[in-house]
Amino acid sequence: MLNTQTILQQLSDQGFKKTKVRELLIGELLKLKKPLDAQALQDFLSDQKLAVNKTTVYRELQFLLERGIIVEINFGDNKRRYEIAGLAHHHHLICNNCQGVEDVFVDQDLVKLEKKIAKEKNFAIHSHSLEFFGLCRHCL
Amino acid sequence: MLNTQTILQQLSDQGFKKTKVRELLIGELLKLKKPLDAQALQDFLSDQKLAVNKTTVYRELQFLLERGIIVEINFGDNKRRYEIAGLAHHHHLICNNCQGVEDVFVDQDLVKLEKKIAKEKNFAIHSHSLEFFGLCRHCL
DNA sequence: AATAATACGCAACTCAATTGCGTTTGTCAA
DNA sequence: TTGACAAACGCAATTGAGTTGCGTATTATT
Repeated sequence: MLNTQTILQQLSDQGFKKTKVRELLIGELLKLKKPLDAQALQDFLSDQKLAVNKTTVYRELQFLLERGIIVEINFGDNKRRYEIAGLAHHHHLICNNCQGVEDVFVDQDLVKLEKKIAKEKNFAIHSHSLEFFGLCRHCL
Repeated sequence: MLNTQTILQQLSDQGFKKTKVRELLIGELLKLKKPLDAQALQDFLSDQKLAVNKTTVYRELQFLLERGIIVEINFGDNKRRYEIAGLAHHHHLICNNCQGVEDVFVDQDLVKLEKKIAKEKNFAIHSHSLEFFGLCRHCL
């Protein structure tokens, strides 16, 4: 289930602690439902009067990533971003001007394409990255 | 035209010098036709008995990029790679095991998809990134 | 309250990439 | 051929994202 307390409880059942950092990070990622980088998340914690070391942020992200609670998204600017997992599979429209992010759902087209490629090239596709860059309606 | 001397001449006509570094880098990128990172290119120059500082490699790549002679490709590992520009538009199959790269041509499917999205979302798409990750036929 | 595992802070470090600045080299024109 | 000047280069220092080691603190359990 996609809510902070449920996720925290699942982690707790596995022997991990319920910490304020964990709770706030999961909450923010659940709320914004968009890819955020380590810096943005550290800033968010600061705003919540919970200033933590960047190492803590990186470690927490690594922790959540390894447990499949978040996924890594790459915009091609050499900066890792993280998004809550479990959202419907989608891709992003990234505005080159305002850096805004919109989701886009590419129905079965991609799945069909992947299968075609896998067969043709004899390559087992495990994942793909697909992001679109341009100008959003406001920046046009 | 896609050959080293033509490109060098075009640059020369614009007032830039014909240097050995420039010539070798363009030649290698033209020959291999696959994305290479700065380290790989510096190593290549070394092999050609032309040991240069990494700054020179980075500056040359920046230079070629700004003039549209090469394009930047991102595999999501926070490392910039460069490929000669002017190749037919294609994407990459990246093997998670041997790091090998295969090209894949995704006919008009993507173009159609882009137009559909652009219209629906009122978003001007300038470019996209699409790479596939998995296991190649040898590593399967 | 004691214990143990998890979580955290801090400093140092890695790795890709960039910057400042002084020097060298390619090019062109006298 | 030789100046002269911009382009190109080397080197050291720096930036920025991310990681590591290690000692300390916190959470949960008994």
